[in-house]
Amino acid sequence: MEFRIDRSSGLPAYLQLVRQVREALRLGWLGPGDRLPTVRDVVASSGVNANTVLKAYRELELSGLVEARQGSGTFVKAGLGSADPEVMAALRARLAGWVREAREAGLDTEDIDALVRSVLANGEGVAVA
Amino acid sequence: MEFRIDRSSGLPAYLQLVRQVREALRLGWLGPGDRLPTVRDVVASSGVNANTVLKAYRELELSGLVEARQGSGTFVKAGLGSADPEVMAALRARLAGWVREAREAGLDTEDIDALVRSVLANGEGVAVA
Amino acid sequence: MEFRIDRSSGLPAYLQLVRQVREALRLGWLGPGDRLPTVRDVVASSGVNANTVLKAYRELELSGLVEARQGSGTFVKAGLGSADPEVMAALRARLAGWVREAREAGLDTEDIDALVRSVLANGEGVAVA
Amino acid sequence: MEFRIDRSSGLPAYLQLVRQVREALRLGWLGPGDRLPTVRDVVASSGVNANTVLKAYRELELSGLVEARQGSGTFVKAGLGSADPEVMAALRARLAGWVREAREAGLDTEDIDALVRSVLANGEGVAVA
DNA sequence: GTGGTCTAGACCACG
DNA sequence: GTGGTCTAGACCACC
Repeated sequence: MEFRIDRSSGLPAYLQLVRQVREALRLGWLGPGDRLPTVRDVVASSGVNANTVLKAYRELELSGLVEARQGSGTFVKAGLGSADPEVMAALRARLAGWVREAREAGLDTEDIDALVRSVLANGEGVAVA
Repeated sequence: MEFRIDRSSGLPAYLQLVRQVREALRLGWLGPGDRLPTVRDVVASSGVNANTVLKAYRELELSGLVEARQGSGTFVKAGLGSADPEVMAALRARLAGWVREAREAGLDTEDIDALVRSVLANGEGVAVA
Repeated sequence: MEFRIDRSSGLPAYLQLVRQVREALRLGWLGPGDRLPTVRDVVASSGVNANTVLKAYRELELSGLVEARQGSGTFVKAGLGSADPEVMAALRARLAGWVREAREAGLDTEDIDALVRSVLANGEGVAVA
Repeated sequence: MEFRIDRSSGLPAYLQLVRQVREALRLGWLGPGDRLPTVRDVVASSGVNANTVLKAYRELELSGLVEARQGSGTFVKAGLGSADPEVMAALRARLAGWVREAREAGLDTEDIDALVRSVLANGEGVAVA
């Protein structure tokens, strides 16, 4: 697992890390027993400060998703995946098709993002946070 | 246009306002010449401080999207023009269908969000920001 | 770099700060990689409020000239590169000579300013802004 | 005399009007006895609100430069010109030559402006307000 | 100790 | 009544 920090997004770095771990769990890329990258690895690959990584891992531990084992690393305790991998793959493929069409219709990523958010916000015609 | 601020998202309130205006422009809900709600209206409807709204509006002005006219309001200057409304509507409908299926397969909103982000990030297997 | 705020000029303090940074870039006193004074330094040396400084620095950041790095300061990102320092020095010397003559002819600073502005406005006979 | 208002300069509109009248006096374009444009004319030609023009004229009257005569207009009372027109013309010509050179050396208007201001600020190496 | 966010409230410029 | 400026001060995120 590799982290990517977007300095200009306005979202605090430690929350971006937490979010990316949660997403990996959601998507089944990480599951119970897997080891997270060491703090040192994250520092090296993403450029954030070690304290920032520690804060993210601590937050994940507090929410019960991971477990730090002294001397051996941080491990995933619980999954967040809610669906069968095959179903996920099918949904993913169909979504990828939709994205391709949207792009062909001339929408750029920000357009697509806006559309997705507005649909998820439930057709109320108001985009959220 | 109505704003919604999510105090728990970690994203600064003024950035949420900026983002919502940009999304409205993307989706065609706002176009050149339209007037944004007055600062006072936003304060009344969303509960944020007036300066927070001013900061968001100023940021939009600096990026050339809107124009403040003293004494008369803040107006949209340029669109973030996406696509033909009909095409948008069709894409939206198909996306809504996909979301329905995903929900029926047991995915919750956070699952769907993670899936969308990972597809938009383009098959690289890393969710972003 | 030291800032000077003229409270009686009618120009908002934050715009004076922005302008002075831009001028320093124009004149080559600041270049890529240089660090701006910290917000606290500016507050101490110029007496303006910290938020006023932050607003100026943020405006510079939005226009792509500087970059704020949390915990370490605000740094110049791009130059507003003008000309070769030697050419600048020569032009400056000749201008200084002209100013001396103008003063000897009895013009005060406001006269000189008016004359410069009218010449820069390009023989149209109308001074601007 | 024609006024030009720059909405984006940050300087209040009424101060821009005051300044332009003062500059016209400095440069000898206006002299004692000349009539300023009527408020209505200024409104028509510059687009500002009538109250804004009135405020500017009132300010000029308070500083003793002009005089409002009920029913006939606003007239210049005192000059601000400090030098002989011929001397002014000579200085202006030499300055225009300098500006031409600066432009040929690749400086744009903002560069020139920065240089002029820094020289006027007296060689101290700090540009002012 | 760095920059950044937000609040509350006074006051100004403009229509 | 519109947007804009500035202040004072509390608190947060990050190094």
